[in-house]
Amino acid sequence: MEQINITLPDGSVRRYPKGSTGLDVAKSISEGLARNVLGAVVNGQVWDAHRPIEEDAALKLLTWNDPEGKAAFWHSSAHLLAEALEELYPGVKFGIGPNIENGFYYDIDLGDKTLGEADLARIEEKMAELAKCKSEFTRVPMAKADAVKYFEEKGDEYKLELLEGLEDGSITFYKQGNFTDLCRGPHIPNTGFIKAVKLLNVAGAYWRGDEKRKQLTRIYGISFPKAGELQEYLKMIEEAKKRDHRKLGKELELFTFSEKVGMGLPLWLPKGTMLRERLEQFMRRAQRKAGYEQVVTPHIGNKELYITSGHYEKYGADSFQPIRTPHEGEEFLLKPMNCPHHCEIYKAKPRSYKDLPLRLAEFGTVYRYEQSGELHGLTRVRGFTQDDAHIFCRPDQVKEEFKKVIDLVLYVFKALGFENYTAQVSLRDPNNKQKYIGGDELWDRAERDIIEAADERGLQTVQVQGEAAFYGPKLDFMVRDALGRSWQLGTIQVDYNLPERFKLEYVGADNQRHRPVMIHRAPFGSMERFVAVLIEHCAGNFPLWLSPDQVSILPISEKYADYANQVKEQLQEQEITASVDHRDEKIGRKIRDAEVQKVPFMLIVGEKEQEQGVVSIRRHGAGDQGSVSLDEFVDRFKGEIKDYLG
RNA sequence: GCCUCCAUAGCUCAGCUGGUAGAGCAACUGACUUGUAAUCAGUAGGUCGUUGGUUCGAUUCCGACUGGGGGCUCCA
Repeated sequence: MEQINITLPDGSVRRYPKGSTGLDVAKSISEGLARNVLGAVVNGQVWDAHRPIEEDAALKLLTWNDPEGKAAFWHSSAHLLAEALEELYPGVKFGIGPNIENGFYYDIDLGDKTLGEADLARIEEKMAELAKCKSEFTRVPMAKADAVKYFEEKGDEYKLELLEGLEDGSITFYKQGNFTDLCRGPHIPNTGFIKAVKLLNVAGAYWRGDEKRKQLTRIYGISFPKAGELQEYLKMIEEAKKRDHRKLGKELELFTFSEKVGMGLPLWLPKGTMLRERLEQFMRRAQRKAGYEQVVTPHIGNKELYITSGHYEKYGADSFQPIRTPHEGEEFLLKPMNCPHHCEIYKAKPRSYKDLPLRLAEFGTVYRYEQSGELHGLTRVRGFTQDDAHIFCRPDQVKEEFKKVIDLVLYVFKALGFENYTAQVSLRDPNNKQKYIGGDELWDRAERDIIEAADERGLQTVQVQGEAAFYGPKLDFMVRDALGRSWQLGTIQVDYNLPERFKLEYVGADNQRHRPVMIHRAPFGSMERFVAVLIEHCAGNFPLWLSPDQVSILPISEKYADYANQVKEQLQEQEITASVDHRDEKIGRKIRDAEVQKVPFMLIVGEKEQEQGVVSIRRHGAGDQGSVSLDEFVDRFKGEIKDYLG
């Protein structure tokens, strides 16, 4: 029989009969490996482990530990879900059913039928039952005409629409048990690998992501090759939920919402406000050092301002509507952006090239209409405060300024311990240039400046085309929340549009008028979203310099209340936020409550402390730290925060 | 905005198949005067999100609305 050479990842070459599969190779290595093989990479392409290899090839076997292995596993789980659905709901039509980052989903059309929790449980059971059949996933190449015929007979218009976009000759079906699906593959060898399935939720999803088209039912699920792994996963989700900023925000009394005030309009409670002010203080200090000047502008602006900026045309209809004055009939908009106001500040007097860069910063509160279904805790709201600034500079200064902003963003992230962020360079879509304002030359230069600036700062970036704002390219910093959802925090954007629209000018060394470039930047993004992500990041255990409550003074009994009050006053003089727990409770109880409230320092004062004029320090999460004089405590405290607040 | 699920005391939740509601914590009062993660006892607190309907009777069943969760679409 004809033999082929298979090269394994370690470089070794083995000979196998022509038509051997990845699975055959695995078996020849070890039975254990064969039991765990989910797919194979053949000459760089991901294949089914059980697809015959007809010629010499480089082969890598995929298991659960490989991302491609997981992908195939979850994709196959989606097919298993579809098989179960077809048995339980004959006539169901299928959209798409891909694997996703954590699990898989399938979009289906059930006609008028809706699915509830009980249905999901039933479907899960059916999937488990079908998995036990160990049905093999069989790959069947199909002529387009036959494929069309198949789905016409089945009456599945969604699959027919998908087929329209496919070329004859490249179409394959996959079958397992009684279920056949249009699919590129690859798949795991058989359904028996899927030992644990959990259907997580149902959701509506527009067909092809188009709001105007029919909404299908999407079933999300996750599956594992071992039952224990599913349990672990579910436990992890539970743990993550404990960090949810909406839960912690309530427990730690940071913020709240009120129906009366309105959805998406956060109310900052005293403790949340304290946290937010400390963040602002930190940012103000960093910006002062970086040459920014602070400004303040009103919450509303004349409609004309936004007509000039172009925001009215682009967002006016889908935004909060203008406020009209009763007599003059003037129209004002809640400001959705601070930049138009800052442009007017720029224009307040003639600017020389020597004045640039001009860096105007403002903690500016803006209001944007967001669709009701989009609102989410503090991460997506209708009124929020940006740590905004606009840098007006000469074109030759863009790159340097950009680098300085990157430094600022990285400094902020480092100070707050954000290590797992991604930096995304958002470029314009080269095939759709008319969507953007500004000439090729400006864009090319700006995009090059951003990429080089990021490179020179050693930033790992991903470049995404078509993600730029219409007025310029940008660099966005994204961070994940407790549940793995990705949010954009910091952003740096180059803008050629507004200087043009507002006719901003400076006089150059040549005594000619020139147009400056604007850089919009917000290291936090918005205070609201940043606080949300920060809460989840540190699970509510804020670093000392940010913590709303810094010190809780706990008298052993009411006999030491006076001494406790003295301590509090002395700390307050040092601008340390302290409170005394005067409740008639035992010390154990006071400690517990302070621990639960995540107060960084507890100072316990009783007879011994009063006599010796000291305090007993207990650190949150770290227990008893011994007694020291109040002066020494203040020194230690200040030493710990001095790098952040000034 | 769309799909779907949910809505009981300040908070976390119980209340089987319809007969106008309960627990723990918090709050308040009193006793205890306390040494490193919950002292004990008592009191008060809810037209069961709002609003229609079915019913002799609705917290419970159905509809609408409001708000929230999950997702889709959107995000200057």
